[in-house]
This record gives sequence, C-alpha cells and structure tokens, in this order.
Amino acid sequence: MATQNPARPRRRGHDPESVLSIAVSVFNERGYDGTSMEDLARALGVTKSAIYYHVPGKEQLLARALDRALDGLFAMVTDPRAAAGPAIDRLEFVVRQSVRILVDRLPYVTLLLRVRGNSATEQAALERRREFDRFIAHLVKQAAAEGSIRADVDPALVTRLLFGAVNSITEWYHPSRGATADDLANTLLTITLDGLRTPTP
Amino acid sequence: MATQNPARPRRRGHDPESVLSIAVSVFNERGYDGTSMEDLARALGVTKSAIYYHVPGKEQLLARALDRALDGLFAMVTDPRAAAGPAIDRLEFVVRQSVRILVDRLPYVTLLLRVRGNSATEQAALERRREFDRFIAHLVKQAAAEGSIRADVDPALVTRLLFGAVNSITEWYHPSRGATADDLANTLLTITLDGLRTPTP
DNA sequence: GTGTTTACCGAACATTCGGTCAGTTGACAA
DNA sequence: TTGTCAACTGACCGAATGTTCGGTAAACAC
Repeated sequence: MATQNPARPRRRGHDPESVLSIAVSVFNERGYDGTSMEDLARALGVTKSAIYYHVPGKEQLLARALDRALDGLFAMVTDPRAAAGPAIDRLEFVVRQSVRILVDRLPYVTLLLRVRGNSATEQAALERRREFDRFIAHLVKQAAAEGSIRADVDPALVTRLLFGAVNSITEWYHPSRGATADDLANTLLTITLDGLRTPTP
Repeated sequence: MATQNPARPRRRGHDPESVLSIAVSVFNERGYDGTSMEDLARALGVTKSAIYYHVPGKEQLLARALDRALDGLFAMVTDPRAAAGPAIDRLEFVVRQSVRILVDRLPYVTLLLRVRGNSATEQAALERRREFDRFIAHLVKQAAAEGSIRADVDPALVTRLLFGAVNSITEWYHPSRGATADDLANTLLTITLDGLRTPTP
C-alpha cells in the first residue's frame, strides 16, 4: 500500500469536480434548459455517456452548483460580524461579503440567480435564496429603524434595488480584466450610501 | 359590405396578440427554453397545433416579444429630452423613462433581459440591447466629464451598477400591489444620486 | 339553403432529449 | 505476461420536442 498519492495527479480524464466546473460554464452560456448533455459532452471532449461515469445526471449537476452558491451566501449570514453592532455597519459588511462571494463563486452564483423553479431542485434553491433575501431585508429595515439610512424611502424597495445592483454583477463582470471584488464593493457602497451627485455650490 | 365592425368583438378564440401575450408570460415563468409548445397550448386552452394557426412558430413568438421591448427602449433614446441639455439631466430622464418602459412592458423587457444568444433571433436582440447600453454608458461618461457626478468612481462601473438596479425591477416588481413606476424611479434616483446615508451630526 | 372562412382538433412527422448498458482501452501492479 | 480497474465508447431506449397536415364544426356571407 501507500504506493498511491492521496492527491494523485489524475493523469488523464475528468473527475466529478472538473465536470461540474465545465458544466456550469456551459449552463451559464446557453442556460440550463438550453444545454443538452450532448453540449456538455462536446465541451468536455468526451461522449455523452462518459459524463454518467462521473455524475448521476444533469439535474444533480445543477443541484451541486446551486449548493455551492448558497453555501457561500449562508456562511456569511452566520458570521458574527453580520449579527452584532449597528445595523448600517452590518449591512455594509454583508454587501461587501456578498460581492466577494459573488466574484469568488461567479459561475455558481450566476446560475443560482437565473433559477426559475422548474423542478424540485430549483424550487429548493429558490426557497433557500428567499431566506437569504429575507435576512437582508431585515437588516435594511433595522438600519432604517436606527435612523442610519434616510427615512423618505421604503426599506423593502431599498433592499430590492441595492441587491439588484449587487446581483447584476453576474451579468457583466469578467474577472480577467477590470476591477477586483473590493473595487466593486467600494464603488457600489459609495454610490448607494453617499450618492453620485457632486454638491452644487 | 360594412356589415362587420372594424373592431369586431372576436366572439371566440385567440388572435396573434393574445397568443403572444400569454406565451410571454409562460416564457417568463419557465424560461423560453424550458417552455414547450405543449405548455403554451395548455395555458391558451387549445391544442398545440392551434397555435400554428395564429403564429408561425415558437421562435417568432420570441422575436416579436423582444422587438416590443427593444422598440420601447429605442423610442426613448431618440427623444429630444435625451439629446439636449446637461448630461446629468438627460441621464435622469433616461433612467426615469427606462423604469417607465420597464414597468409598462414588464413581461417583454423581462424576457429581453434573460436572452443569452442561443439563436440568431436572440443574438440580434442582444446586439440591439448592447447598442442601448452603449448609449447609456456614453451619457454617464458625459455627466462625469461635466463634473455632475463624483470623480472618484469609474463611469463604466457606475453605468453597470445603476442599470443593474434598474433592470433588477423585472426580477421582483409586481404591478398589482406596491409602487408605481414613478415611485420606483424616485426611490432609485434618490438612492443613487443623493445616497442612503443620513448625515451624521 | 349553399359556399366560404375562421379557428381549431387529432394524428403523425422527424429530430432531439436525458439516460442505460455491454463492451473496449490503456495504464498500472504483480 | 497477466490481471485489474478506472475511464471511456458506441449503440441504443423511450419519451418529449417543434412542426405539419388532413379534416371538421361552427359562424358567417349571400
């Protein structure tokens, strides 16, 4: 025994991880329903049936991808920095963290944000996502109650628009060229907290 | 002749317009690729083949829906109020108008924003949309050049985030209950131009 | 009444879908 | 050299897909 490296180099071929990674990128290009197993096989450089050696099926690929996005988001919710202190500070932390997770797990979160509930898998993901959204909405409401954000706007509406901007990152962000997650978060928080307008003298 | 009302009551059955309207709402529920002609038929209360009496096919339904969204957006671009005056005022007009069109033509714009370019129809729509996006980006850049918006943020990034918030409306807005298009635009412009934060004394 | 048009149905079409399975390949251990 | 086994192929399945087509019932025109 012990002739084999525990993290063996996998000389050739795929594993469940590489299949998932490539599958998710194709899902994001063509949409989940618009992607056939044949499309995935082509992207992987194998035949359709080879995919079933690594993963149980198409819907399991989706389920694993969505979990990867949701686990990241919920890890942040349970962070102590999201639970104590002034609501406005916790909100800023959550926004910053959301942007980071969104960028770190871009393909997975992108897929999550496009889910419409067509199957039990998608509905379960949608429900977890709604739970996350409720958490954010509660935070904004608290910040309003504490007087940290202006009183002439509806907190529920603010939540939607704020995270509309955050989530839009999946629609246009390309990690290769351009800003870092921190750049994005800084710009986003500057705009939404302090406003774009320059003071008119 | 003249025995027929020019706006005849259409005693029974569908017409291309009602088919499009219902089809788009189903497309938005399940996604275009996730919607079968059988799904549409069920929603229309007819058989699959009846649909082909009114419209040439599934992709034509998509094309007509996308045009309806894009025509609205481009009508605004050619409005004189979007072409003259301080860039910051024109930007505010365009944001306000975008929200209005988005709400007025909610299902059509929703469909447009989910297009990924899977067919020639989708690619053509994407190209028209990109043209619209370039117009907005140019406006923000001008507002920055005129010193009307803060200089410490990247105008391109501002454009993405601003219209990320605008476009997110399709993800959560329900016209029945809740705010009007003007409410949405007011809140959105208040946040992004003046900021959420209350001044700390 | 008769003929025409409108709006539809039911059956079938070729194709594509996700998925299965018996068998093959090639790297490795002994 | 032989045997093992992970990784894969190719042929195939039943179901679902978008679309076509011959027929038809009801409303209309005359």
